[in-house]
Amino acid sequence: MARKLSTLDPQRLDNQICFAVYSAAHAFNRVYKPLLDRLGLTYPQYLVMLVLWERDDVPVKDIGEKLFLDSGTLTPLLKRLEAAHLVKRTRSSEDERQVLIALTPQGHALKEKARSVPQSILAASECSVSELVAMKDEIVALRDRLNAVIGE
Amino acid sequence: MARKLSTLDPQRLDNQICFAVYSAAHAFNRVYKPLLDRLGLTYPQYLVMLVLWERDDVPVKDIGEKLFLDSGTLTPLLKRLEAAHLVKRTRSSEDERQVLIALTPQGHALKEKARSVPQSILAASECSVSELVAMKDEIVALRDRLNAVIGE
DNA sequence: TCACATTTAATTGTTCGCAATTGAATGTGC
DNA sequence: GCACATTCAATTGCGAACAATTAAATGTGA
Repeated sequence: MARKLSTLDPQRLDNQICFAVYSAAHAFNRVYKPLLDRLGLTYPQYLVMLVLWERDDVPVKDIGEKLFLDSGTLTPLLKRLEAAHLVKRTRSSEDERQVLIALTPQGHALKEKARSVPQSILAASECSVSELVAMKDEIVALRDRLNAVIGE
Repeated sequence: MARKLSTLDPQRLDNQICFAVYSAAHAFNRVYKPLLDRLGLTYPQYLVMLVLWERDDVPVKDIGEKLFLDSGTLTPLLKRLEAAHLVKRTRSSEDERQVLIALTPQGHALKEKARSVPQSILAASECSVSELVAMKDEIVALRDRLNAVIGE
């Protein structure tokens, strides 16, 4: 009976989905680390490169909206990517408030080197693609509901 | 057809479960923030308090194993909790290498004030308890598989 | 006993992540 | 056209997160 109560106690760490998500994010990060080290990227930098590989020459704000990050995070990160010669930052001539982020040739070339990353992650997760897709969709739906609550 | 290809492209941001987990963790953090501000805690500090509310007077290492965090993260965090008079750090007399973390009366008392936090999160997630429990179990299983790969 | 490895926490340095503020550029309402 | 608000990036300050190293305490084998 005491056991049953404790498994239902919402204040117990093991019962909290949020801790599951938090600790899973760290676990993913640790799996990615050796793969991304070879590319000279951190995980958030890799996310920015994924955005840019999809579409280039975009303002900082667009990147922030896709990744849910603000300029306080992105400005220094993008400066590091620029220092690594992967992107170029230029003020937009139409709207001088915006800084446009464009890939350099090296930045474009890195996409090929990064091609094997997702399948390495898939292998590490020891899960079928369809299971992962289902989980991903559930987590995204939860995330979007949470973000909707924040936006109120 | 082009659409179908892009929904299967593993190099696309939207197709990556890791980004789903990463961004969901941040969304949770933003929901927790106003709730925890009232308690004077950050989310990682709240996790440490959850551990201590379950069992008190434990070495730093035990906390680290439960939260998957190392001393580089925990030492300064615990010093901040000590500065806030929520915990006390004392060297173990049996094993002088260990630092034992104990709750102060204020630390114990905070548990009552924190009691409403989980249900606020539940409300924000707009999800049934059973759905959340199922998701949590899936995510924990994935996390544990990832951590097993790292340990090799 | 004594050399040696292991365990544990602390420290240092780098990178995120975000709140709050600043300052410049742009848009608006009158 | 001009005061005013809004938008956008940059900056500052603080708190994680982790790799790598250090130093002290403990355990182990010969």
